[in-house]
This record gives sequence, structure tokens and C-alpha cells, in this order.
Amino acid sequence: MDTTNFKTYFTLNLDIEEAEISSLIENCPTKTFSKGQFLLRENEFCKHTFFVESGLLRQYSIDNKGKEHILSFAPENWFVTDRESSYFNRPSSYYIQALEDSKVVLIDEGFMQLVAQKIPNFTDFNNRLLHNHIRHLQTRINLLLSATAEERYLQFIEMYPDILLRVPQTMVASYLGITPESLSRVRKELAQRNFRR
Amino acid sequence: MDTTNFKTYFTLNLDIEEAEISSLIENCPTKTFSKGQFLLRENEFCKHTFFVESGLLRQYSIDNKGKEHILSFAPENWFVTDRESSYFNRPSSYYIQALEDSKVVLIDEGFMQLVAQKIPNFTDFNNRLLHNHIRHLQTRINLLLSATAEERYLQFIEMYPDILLRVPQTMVASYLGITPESLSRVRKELAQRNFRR
DNA sequence: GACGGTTCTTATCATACATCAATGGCCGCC
DNA sequence: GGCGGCCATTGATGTATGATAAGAACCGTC
Repeated sequence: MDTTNFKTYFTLNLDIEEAEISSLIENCPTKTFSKGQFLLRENEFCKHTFFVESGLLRQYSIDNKGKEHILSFAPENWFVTDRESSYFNRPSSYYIQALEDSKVVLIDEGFMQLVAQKIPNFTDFNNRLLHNHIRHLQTRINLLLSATAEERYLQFIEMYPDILLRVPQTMVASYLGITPESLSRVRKELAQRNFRR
Repeated sequence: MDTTNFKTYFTLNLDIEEAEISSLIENCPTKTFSKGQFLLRENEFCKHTFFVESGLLRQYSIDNKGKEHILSFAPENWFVTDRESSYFNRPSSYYIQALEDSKVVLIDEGFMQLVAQKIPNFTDFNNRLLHNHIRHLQTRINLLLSATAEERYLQFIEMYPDILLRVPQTMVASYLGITPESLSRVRKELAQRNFRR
């Protein structure tokens, strides 16, 4: 199956030759998920990091009142996994689901170690990914602590203009930590104050 | 200066001999901060990871309305740093401040690389720290998205019973993302329902 | 032991957001 | 082309938490 994005992602981020990548990537199965299908469910053990070749995924949890809370969206060229489960080997508390028909590369621990052996600066690369993740989470916490629904929405538009157009509003609301109704009103407010798109 | 905690932390987490540690640690300056002093301020570049030998630190931001939001507390045996600033080399958006008189080990990039060279499984150790950090942040986001003030407070008590007793309530409130007044009410509520401590 | 600062509590009022319920648009499907 | 499911909108009402203000408790300090 075609894994163009995965390959270019690697060549861009690692100092590595085309041929070598291709031979490495052979070790990674690719899988197709159709809209609505699950890549991971609560209480399962997460065994992979998923690289999104095409399509769109979401990672979310369901709280004790039955409400969904989206932790992250993953469009093409993004990684997603439950590190808590995969790294610490615990049952996951999250779901990962396809929001569009998606092609996904499945990366397991063995592959990581293989690449780490073959490619010297892979650990650095991995480190960068982790740091990026942390930065991202930290920003979000800060936002949840300090910003109103409207401010968070505006920030979301800034950061993920593409995703905004690809998912139902309900899900944006769930990401922002508000109800769909509230988001609708926020949008109305903004529209009335002559805010476009 | 005495760095007992730092040493034992290392011996416990890395496969390494006492003598070797001591010689390594010589490279790390230790500094004392008295209550209220700053280790890092907004817009400064964070050059160190801080290991708290004794005392208590907090990391917080100030939003555009002038309100403080505590991102983390760091009691003895904890690391704290602004990874966003130190790793990506950007001006920090956070403050790090001593809440008690504290002894702190200053770890810089050079030290990290030195240790990485000398000690084979240091990268793994470092990885574990990063993953732990991520897990922690993720849990917090989930909580902010799904739990009420009361639920968050109860969870805080569970996780940080010691810190609860060491910092003013104002700061607990700031960590939870509510006002001190609200926290006071939550506590009153709990007390009336016969909840102890 | 009085003083001034900080912290905590309490009361009243204000507000952002949730909840509940109804409606209408959109779209795929038989 | 009508039917049913999903989604967005809107209105009425409820509730948790914020804002403001004032007083009480605590605490180190001179």
C-alpha cells in the first residue's frame, strides 16, 4: 500500500537515504479504517503508534456521566497513540476512532528499536516528538485554565483551520470542553459582531 | 552542599555506582532559594532543569487579565523546567518560584550530554521522565474537561495530600482553575456532608 | 501584646455555560 | 420523492462558579 507521506515525513526529519527508509518501512503494516471504525477502545492495551497516511482520527475518553471528551485530532501526517497505555503497559482509558476513511501505518515497539539501531539520530527525533507533545498539552492546559469558551474557540480556529471544516461542530465543542449548544451560541455571537468564517 | 536526594534518586533510577555518580554530580551547581524568590521569569530563557533537593517550587503563568495559573508544584525529589523554553530555545511564558526555602540542583544541557555518554541507559531514563510528564498532563486535561470543581479538588487531595498542607488554599484553587472563594465553598460543602480533612 | 499583612470565610449579586426541549435543515437511502 | 438519522440552531430555565466586598482568623514582627 502507498505510504508516501510516511516516507517523506521520515526523509524530512531524519538524515537517511531513500533506499534505507523503504527497506525499514517494509516492517510496518498499513491498515485501512473506514469512518467510524475503532483503532483502540477503552481497556484495551495500546500496542502501536499510529501514523496517519490519509484521513482523520480522533482520540477521546468517556467520563462517568457518559460524555465524550476529545483529547486530540490526528489528520494526515500526524502521530497518535496512547502513550500511557503503550509505554506503561496499562489498559487504555481512551478510544481512537476514524472520523474519515483513513490509511494508517502501524508502528510497534520492535520497529522503534530497529530504527533506533539503524539510524543514529532517531533518538533525537523521538525526543523532539515527545517535547512537542508536552508543549502542546501544556498550552492546552493553560487555555483551559484561563480562557473563556469564545477565546478557546478562536484559538482553535487559528490552530486547526482545516480540522474545523472536516468535523461536525459537536466534536469541536467536545474538544473545547463545552456543549454543542454553547458553541453554536458562541458562533452566533461572533457572527453578529461581524466576524467572518 | 548536601545533595543526598539527588544522589539517591540517581542510584535508584540508573544502574550506576556510587562513586561515579558523585563525580558526575560535581558538575552540577546547587543553589538555595528563599521563599518567594524566582528561578525563572516570563520572557527569560530557561537554561536549566531544576531538581528540588528540599523545599517546594511552583510553576505558573499569568494570563492577560493578570491572573495566575499554576501548572505544577514541585516538592523535594521532583524535576521542574520549562521544556518549551529550554528545548525549543524560546522565551518562557512561565514563572518558577520558591514557595518555601528550597535547595535546588541546576542541571544544564551539558550535564545531560555528559551523563548520556557515560551512562548507557540514561536515554531510557530520560524517556521515562518525558512519558511520565505526558501522562500527567493528559490526566489533567481530561479532568479539566470532565470534572466539576469539587471532583477536581477531591482528586487533588488524593494525588497530593502533602502539598495540600504546605501551600495556601489560594494556590490550590489556582491549580484547580477556580477562585479561592469557590474552593472555600467547595470545602464547606464537603465538610457539611461529613467529609473529613 | 499590638500591629499589618496575608489568608480564609461568608454573603450578595452577576454571569457564563449547561440542560432540556423543540424545530428545521441537510443528506443518504430505500 | 419521502423517510429517518444526524446535526445545528434557538429559546426557556437552571446551576456552578465568578466578582465584589466585608469581616474574621491567623501569624510573624517590632
